[in-house]
Amino acid sequence: MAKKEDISASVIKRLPRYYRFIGELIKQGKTRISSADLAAQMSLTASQIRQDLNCFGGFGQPGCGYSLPELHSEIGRILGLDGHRGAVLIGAGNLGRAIAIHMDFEKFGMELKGIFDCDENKTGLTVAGIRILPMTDIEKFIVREHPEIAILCIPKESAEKCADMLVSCGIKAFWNFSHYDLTARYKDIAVENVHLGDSLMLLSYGIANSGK
Amino acid sequence: MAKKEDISASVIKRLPRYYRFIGELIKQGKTRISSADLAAQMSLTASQIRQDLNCFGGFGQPGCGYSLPELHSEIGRILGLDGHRGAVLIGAGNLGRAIAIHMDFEKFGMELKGIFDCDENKTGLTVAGIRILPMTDIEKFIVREHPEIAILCIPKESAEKCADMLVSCGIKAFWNFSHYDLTARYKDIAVENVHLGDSLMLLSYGIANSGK
DNA sequence: TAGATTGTTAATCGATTAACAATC
DNA sequence: TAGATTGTTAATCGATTAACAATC
Repeated sequence: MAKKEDISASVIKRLPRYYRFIGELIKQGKTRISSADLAAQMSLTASQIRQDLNCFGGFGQPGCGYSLPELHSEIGRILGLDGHRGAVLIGAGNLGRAIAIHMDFEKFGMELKGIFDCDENKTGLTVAGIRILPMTDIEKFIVREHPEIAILCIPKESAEKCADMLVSCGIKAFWNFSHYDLTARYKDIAVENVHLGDSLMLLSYGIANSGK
Repeated sequence: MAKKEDISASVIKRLPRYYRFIGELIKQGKTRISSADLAAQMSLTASQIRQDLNCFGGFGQPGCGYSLPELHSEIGRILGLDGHRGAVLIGAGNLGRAIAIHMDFEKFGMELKGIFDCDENKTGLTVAGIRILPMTDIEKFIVREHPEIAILCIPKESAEKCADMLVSCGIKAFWNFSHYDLTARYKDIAVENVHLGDSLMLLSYGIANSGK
């Protein structure tokens, strides 16, 4: 089960979808699947699936396919979902509160430990069972709880300054919902920019070009 | 300014990001930019930018770069943002309400026309200036207002049935936040699946493999 | 064993980068 | 004109698909 040194970005980006589909099949009580069956369900080619899965060590069995639980836990491990990482949410507006309530962080090996907002009217309120704290408390909080992840649900204008401060406190990763493009601003800091607007533009394109 | 017949999916997926960056530069008062400058700002190569922009007709000027307003409106046009499309939101839970309030639909040539929820305790409440209606009213509403887009913020379990019903009413596009994978379920229906969990898994991978 | 399906190599395809003549 | 920068072709690179021997 020797892993390849580095898996290409195209493969990595497909892993979450594999993980979801395989999890679903397990829920349905399935225990094994062939690359051909999985390909049909996911609208991929069997060849691609075999190539992808082989990037992290062959554990299919010629003649009888892949073990779903084995695949699931292995992909989860590669994605780092077996860890235990603390997260803080910055910005308790509509989007921030929705994220706090809606996401099942535990499923991803994470725990939302604190919610912060600079609006004093919000501090003290409780969201997802967590009391909103004032931004002035954040440095102290990070030093004490050392969360690795900051979820940015703040306006573009304050994102840059806020992110710099968080990095200096020791934050290692950003899940960035602000419209400020953090890509490649820091070294050794993981960033996922979520641009819901981009997704909506692609939908718009899809409508404008449907039937072509 | 002759457009190529079909622009490749890789190029299309970059358009929203171009659109955002160019919009930002215009806000800063810039009117022209060279492919080299834009490449530096967006962490791309100048060559790729020239290739991409040429897919929809060359309007750069050798010697003095591209006109930003021209680029912006042209990319917007290609993405279909110059249209006027109606949208309905299905599911007024935390996520649905956050989307309704947070997204500036007008910026994308869209208008949120109705919000629906099957929970009777919610009907009558107002979100983003729109009264929540009961799901039983939706068919009537779609026939009257003919929105093209349905935003699905409902649980996985009800997504399949709900989507089928909406398609039969005439909905042409789904912005799908449910965890049900709508990809390739319908013909001639545009779908954008938003899986926030996938993004969080990629962040997790990024942390687990930072410094590699 | 025979059938099924993998792991893996080779072939194809497409996307990105480099180079440079054309042109403002 | 000379300098800058495009549009576009050619070269490279990487990703996907096809094929098939290995193997359960």
